[in-house]
Amino acid sequence: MKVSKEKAAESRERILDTAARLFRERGFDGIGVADLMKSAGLTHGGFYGHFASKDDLIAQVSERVTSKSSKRWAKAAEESEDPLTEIASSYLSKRHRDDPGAGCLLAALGPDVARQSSKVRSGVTDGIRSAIDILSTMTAGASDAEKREAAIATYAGLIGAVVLSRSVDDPVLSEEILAAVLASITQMPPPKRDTPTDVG
Amino acid sequence: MKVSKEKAAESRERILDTAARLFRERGFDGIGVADLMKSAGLTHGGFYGHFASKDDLIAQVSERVTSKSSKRWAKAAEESEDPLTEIASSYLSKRHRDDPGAGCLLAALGPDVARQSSKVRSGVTDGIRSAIDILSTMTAGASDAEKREAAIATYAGLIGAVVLSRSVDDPVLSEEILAAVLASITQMPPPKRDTPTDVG
DNA sequence: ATTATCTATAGATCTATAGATAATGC
DNA sequence: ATTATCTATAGATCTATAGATAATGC
Repeated sequence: MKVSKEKAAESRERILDTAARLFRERGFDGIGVADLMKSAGLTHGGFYGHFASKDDLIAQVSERVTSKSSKRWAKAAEESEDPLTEIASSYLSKRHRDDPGAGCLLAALGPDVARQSSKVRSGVTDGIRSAIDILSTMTAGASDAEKREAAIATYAGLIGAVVLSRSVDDPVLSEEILAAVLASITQMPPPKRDTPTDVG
Repeated sequence: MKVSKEKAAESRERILDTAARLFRERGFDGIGVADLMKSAGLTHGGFYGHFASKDDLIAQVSERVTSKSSKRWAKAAEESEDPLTEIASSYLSKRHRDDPGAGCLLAALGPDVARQSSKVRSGVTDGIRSAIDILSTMTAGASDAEKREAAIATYAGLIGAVVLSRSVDDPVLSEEILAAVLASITQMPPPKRDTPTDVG
């Protein structure tokens, strides 16, 4: 029951998208190859024509998800008036908290990533580097080094907030956590517009 | 091959301690009951005399680990001159990063906790509440509400920093993340608001 | 002829339980 | 007699592979 080259490529994309959602929802160990393929509308055995192993899939999914996140942030950096507030508001929204399957890989799978193969972690590291670089253009600081430091602290706060808000049982506390971290990020002093482009 | 009541209680403690370490190192799904019992020096079947199920063990371990963390922080709050710096320095140390088996449950298993039964999450929620309360006594702010807000942001930053530092492949970036968040916490100024609490 | 997908299965795991064993503690 | 621990196993899973099938694309 062969399909066209084009349809095969679509199958591969569908496997990646399905895995991206299910891994984030259930954890890398929470979904098996057979169930994953079933969710993608394919049969178990077909998987190994597209990917060398489950680890290979995990690596490709991780790279793809982090890369997509970086691109969205980069777009906000270019287009938004206040990109940091926009990014933080979106990241710390109930919508993001309640839909890990479509959200940040690190908030959904951070500690699991740390336990994966170096192939997986290397791709994620690139994504983290990009995220820090993008955030560095939005954070306040007297120097590039201070801006970068603030960007890292902001990034860590975002991830920790969503991890915490998803762990707690109490919806009131959960929302308080999101709101508190959003406030702490948006109340950071705005960039000093007196000394941005120092022309010699 | 029965042992004394006392020895049985010791076995139970050993199972809990072993599980606390192995769960944090490998994830809740990363260690099975049989291997866990072997690590504790017991046989597979004996497990179910001590715990109703693996989920029961996960709940008890989670409660125990978060409770111990809170007590350590509470002790620092009472005894240390600068408890926030002490806690943050310890939490953001390479030692903590490199030994998840002995560290913070949320940094090691946060997203996994969010996927566990409500029994597990309820115990963890108590621990998170305690941690926030303790940190609130150390953070700066014009009011209790502001102190609490800063405490939550600090807590999120700690967790996010360790998750990030464990995920990245590059030791230089990993240490930069820990150092940046430590700096942001210890240098954190009291939040300055345009609209101070208006007293009537 | 090639190959994307299918069915079927091997070989490891996993949680949980049943029943045997042997030392404690009445 | 009670019970903490043991051995052995049931019944589900899991990843990965082998070989069959059937549509594509030369």
